[in-house]
Amino acid sequence: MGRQPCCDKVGVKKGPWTAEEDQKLVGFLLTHGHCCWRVVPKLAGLLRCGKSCRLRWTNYLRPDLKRGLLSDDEERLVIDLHARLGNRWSKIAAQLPGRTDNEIKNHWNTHIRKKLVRMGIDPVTHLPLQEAPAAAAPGEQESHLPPPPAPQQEHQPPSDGGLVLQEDDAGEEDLPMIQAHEITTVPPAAPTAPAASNCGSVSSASASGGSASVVSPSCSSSASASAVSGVEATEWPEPLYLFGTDGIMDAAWDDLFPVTGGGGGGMGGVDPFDGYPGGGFDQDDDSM
DNA sequence: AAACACATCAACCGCCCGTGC
DNA sequence: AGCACGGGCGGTTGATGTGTT
Repeated sequence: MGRQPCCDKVGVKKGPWTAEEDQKLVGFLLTHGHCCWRVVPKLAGLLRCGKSCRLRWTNYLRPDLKRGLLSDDEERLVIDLHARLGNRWSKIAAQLPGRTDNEIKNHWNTHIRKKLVRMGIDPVTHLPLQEAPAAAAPGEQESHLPPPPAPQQEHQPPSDGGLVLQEDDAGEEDLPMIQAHEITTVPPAAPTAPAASNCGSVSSASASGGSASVVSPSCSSSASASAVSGVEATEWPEPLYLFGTDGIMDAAWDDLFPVTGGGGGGMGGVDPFDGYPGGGFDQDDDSM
């Protein structure tokens, strides 16, 4: 359709974000919030698409994000939710405080999916592979949407803040989901709690996902008393300010981004500044 | 020690949905 | 009621790091 692109792509920078760009973006959002993403890059002095800014913020710069690999609990929760919701990553992410849809999607594609396949479980239908009718061609198999999850769209999470993952939730009866303990190698003692435990309720981003995986404000930063989206500039939790500071960076960063010893490739699980996409975030910004 | 292959993550693209005019 | 715009979502690709040969 003849829609205009989200931004005029002339002169728009693409590719990995630099620390400088991050700082500009964060600085701007701190001061002004984001009225509309389209103008954010202009006002912030960035040669980026507004969409790109939103993505960067949502997936990386948001102060309430957890970093590192998903815990067993989180992984289990993802599998469970995926069985119900299908590839509604934003919905799934809404149940995992501090996680983004992108992150979960990646984790699914790289870890969980393989794990399920190895176990003989179809990652799409969550059925045993041998029983899946069209299991012949893996590629095709995954191209068609799984029948089960689709109608569960309006399947709202419990409003009491707790996650009810057990079979008391409607919809499971026809979903021969694999058991959580079959997936994860380390069966937890108390499988009831949703992953990121210390985060109380998930102020799930309304039914439509809202501003991408809204998470409990109580996560990571105790000071983040307000939800991130639409928050007043002055109400940003302090970790955000780290972007402009040098000294306190290390200590607070540990708190903010508990590193879980990245399991290999990419930059995952590393200190975001050490493995900084822009080629290393030298806090002594003399290199810029 | 070097090269190759594999794994992982960040970012981009296009489409859809909701809202405002 | 219809149109346009902005935001959000899901899928896909590219870049980078790690492990193996």
